[in-house]
Amino acid sequence: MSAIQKIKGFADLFPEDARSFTHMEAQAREVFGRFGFGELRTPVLERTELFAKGIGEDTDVVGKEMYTFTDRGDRSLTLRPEATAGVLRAAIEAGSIEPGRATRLYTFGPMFRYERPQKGRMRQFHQINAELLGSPEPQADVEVILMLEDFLKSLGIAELSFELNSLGCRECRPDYRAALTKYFEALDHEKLCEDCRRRMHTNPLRVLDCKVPACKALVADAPEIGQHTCAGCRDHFAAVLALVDKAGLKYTLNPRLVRGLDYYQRTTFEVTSGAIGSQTAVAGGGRYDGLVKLLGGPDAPGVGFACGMERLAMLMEKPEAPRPDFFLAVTDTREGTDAVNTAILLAHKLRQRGMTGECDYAPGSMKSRLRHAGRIKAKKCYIIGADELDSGQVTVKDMEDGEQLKLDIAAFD
RNA sequence: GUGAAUGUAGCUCAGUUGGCAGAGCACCAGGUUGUGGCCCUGGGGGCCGAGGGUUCAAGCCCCUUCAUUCACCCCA
Repeated sequence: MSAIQKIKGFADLFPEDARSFTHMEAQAREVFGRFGFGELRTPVLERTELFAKGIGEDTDVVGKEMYTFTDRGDRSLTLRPEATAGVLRAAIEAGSIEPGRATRLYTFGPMFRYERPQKGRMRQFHQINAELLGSPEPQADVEVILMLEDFLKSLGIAELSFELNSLGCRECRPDYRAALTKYFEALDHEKLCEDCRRRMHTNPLRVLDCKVPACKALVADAPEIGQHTCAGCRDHFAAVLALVDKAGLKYTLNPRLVRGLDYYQRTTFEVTSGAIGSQTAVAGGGRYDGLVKLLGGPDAPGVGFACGMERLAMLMEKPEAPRPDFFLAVTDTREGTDAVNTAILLAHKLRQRGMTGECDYAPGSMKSRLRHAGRIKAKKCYIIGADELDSGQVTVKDMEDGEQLKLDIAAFD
């Protein structure tokens, strides 16, 4: 009862689990590197206004899920709930965004949202994030989507589905919003859930995304964005789909796909899995033209995505623990000998030769030491017992075929 | 923020109507006086989440509290 426990929604990752994360990071570096993306690391703490402006005041993330506090200098700070705003802030601050020229960045690390934890949802969770800034072309959208697909493939995850949609732009989305609100007002909106009755005015796009069955039913005949988008958005999305088709990516069009962050424009996409509890999204992203400017940068467009690492970890096969090259067993149980010292120094020599392995700090029986070597799957067991110590030798037993030989310890110097 | 379930050994979990605290795995030792994996035997380990109540007697019943998990919601 006295021991301090970790706080709710935060997790400790011991090697067995941490290996999955390390592997994902390595694959991300590999795959994203092939696409010319460079790694960016930004702080976990930012000024609150960055997220309020960037993500949108009306979103759930900003409205009720942020870890916000006032620091000793009376500044309002927030633990980042997502990565894009911070990446853009950094890129703008460094002056590295030029409209018309692609800037390719990826980042990964912990994000924080104050929600009730459940399967696939932690208060501290980790995302892998990629942003392509400066390019308005539909090819940029496609490259980002293909890069995401390649990355997920590299993790060996099957049974994922890609969903695509276009949300329109600043020009045409207001038309669609108006049409939606009109549609909801015209029908019996008493049947909508409480949230949706509010949302139909404040943010009618979100009603499309509601999971309440009654709402789903009412939404079924709602006007679709495709009928209201401007020519520019239509052409853009058509070009995206055509190229994605040519690339051979399998996807479904989901006209109801609405993302929870306000900054998305035009192309949006989500990758989902049915195998991670009631959460389904393992990755999501889209185009966010206008966001860079909104955050005080040049008028440059952007596309990007985020993957939830905990969710990917649930779908991935766990990487095996690496097998040690050796276990160095001390079986000389006589009092006052130099066996352990000799063993530690020998182990050190082996490691300097590039081998991995552990060494006993206390002598034990041959049986228990060998059993331990077997348990940790050491390739070889080096044994220093009374005989070896007296003759200046070490016994090396191959744990695979059981063969063993004696070597002079001095030969390792 | 709302709802439900669960807290017993390091881990996964049994525990009957209230009647001596259990198993498997892991760890240690022995069976084999210096040789692992399989098998057998033994051993160490527990404030039964915490606090209060009922009772001759509580892991079990009642109340409170804390924690965890799942779901709603939201999203990666």
